[in-house]
Amino acid sequence: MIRSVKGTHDILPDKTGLWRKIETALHSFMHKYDYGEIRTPIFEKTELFKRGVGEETDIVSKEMYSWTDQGGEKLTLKPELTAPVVRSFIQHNLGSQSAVNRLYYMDALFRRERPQKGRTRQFHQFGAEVFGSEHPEADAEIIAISYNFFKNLGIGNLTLTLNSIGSDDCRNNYRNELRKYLKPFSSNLTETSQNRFKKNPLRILDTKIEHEKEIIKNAPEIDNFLTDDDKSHFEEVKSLLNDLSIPFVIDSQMVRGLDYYTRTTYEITSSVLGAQDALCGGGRYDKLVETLGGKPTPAVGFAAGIERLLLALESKTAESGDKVIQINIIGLTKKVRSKCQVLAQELRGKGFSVSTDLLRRSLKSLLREANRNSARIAIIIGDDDLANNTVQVKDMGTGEQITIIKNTLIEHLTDLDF
RNA sequence: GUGGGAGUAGCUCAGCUGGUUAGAGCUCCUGGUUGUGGUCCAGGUGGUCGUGGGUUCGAGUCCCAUCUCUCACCCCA
Repeated sequence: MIRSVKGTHDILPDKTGLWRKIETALHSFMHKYDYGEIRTPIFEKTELFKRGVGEETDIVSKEMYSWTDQGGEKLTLKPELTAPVVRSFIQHNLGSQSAVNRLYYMDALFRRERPQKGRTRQFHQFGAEVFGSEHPEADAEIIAISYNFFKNLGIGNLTLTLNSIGSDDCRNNYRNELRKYLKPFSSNLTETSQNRFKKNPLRILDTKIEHEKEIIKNAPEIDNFLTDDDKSHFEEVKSLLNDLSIPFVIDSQMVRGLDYYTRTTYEITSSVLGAQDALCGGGRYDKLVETLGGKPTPAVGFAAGIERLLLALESKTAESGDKVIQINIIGLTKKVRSKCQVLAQELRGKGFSVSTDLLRRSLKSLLREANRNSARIAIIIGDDDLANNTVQVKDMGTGEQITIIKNTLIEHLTDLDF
């Protein structure tokens, strides 16, 4: 048997309804914030992610699905969405068409990680990006969008964790100070931390190893290195969030795994999720457009995992929102089979949801099925009906059955007001 | 990439220390008198016991390998 690839999943009809419900909610939610949808190709040049996300990140260094095509071009299935959106933003010169660009998306991503709860190799994210504003209002808008979306869906136990990692200058100074502090402990650090020490010491702050956490405790904190501008920016973001009644906690050691962030970074977690508890992550990336070859453009955005959202939703009672079949048409004899199909098509044309039999089964079986489908109405057609130009309309709730002249059927069904 | 747990019917699982034709419940299908569902009753479909080796007279059961699922590390959404 050929199975789906490890870490990928089929979404069957009993679940697709829930997916569509979330998709619909997202579209209408984002339009309220005046965001436009953007869709980028499922694969990009590998170079984009190396430059955009950072060559030293785990995502780029060991998780990408990359290959060389027949023309020798190095390509990669999207492992994240900000870099492609930025690429598109630059390519189409969106920045010169309007001062601010608000974009949102929903897409499939691919990372070759070991699957576990809340983590698959093909997964889906939605997110939003604002280009063109360096002001705290943009940060607050992005954070508010993600927080309010989860809140509106009724997801409980939300925690918004906030930090500012400062602008470039600030981070360079901090990086040096951090190295100075860590140097004496160097021999006590794990191998990965020693590598990070050289390439990106900030990531060591994120360690999960107990004895390293001890070392980190007394490490210099980034807040002390923020420039005055960084500080006032961060203060304004916090004050805006307070005004918007969005609760948050500050974690000055939260470091995000992608290299492009500057200033504001944040994460929204929910305790119902298990170890992979991040519903959403994001922040400001004022240098990325420039890094990828565009004009310097400040930007801020977030991305959220749909599978995780679904997990969080499942711990509540989630309903698919799909409509059930409302009418089952049952033909009793060979003579009326084609009539059933014709009638079904006619009723669907009038907006009804109709199911017919494909197995030439018995009346008993078909009523059983109508019952199982929660059909409101069964329409039964026999030879007599064919002769008299009538149909039998059975109400599956009450069991009552009446004979209706076929010409008046639609009127009758409409009056029932499903 | 590392570690723990698990793989028997579509689903949830049983199968004791290796011993005949591998079981249950649910689902699904068909019937319970000529054309009427939900409950009930009866019957039926469906399994190369994840896969490949090995030990043995004999393996779902023991050993090895491998794959997959799952949880955690890691990483992140």
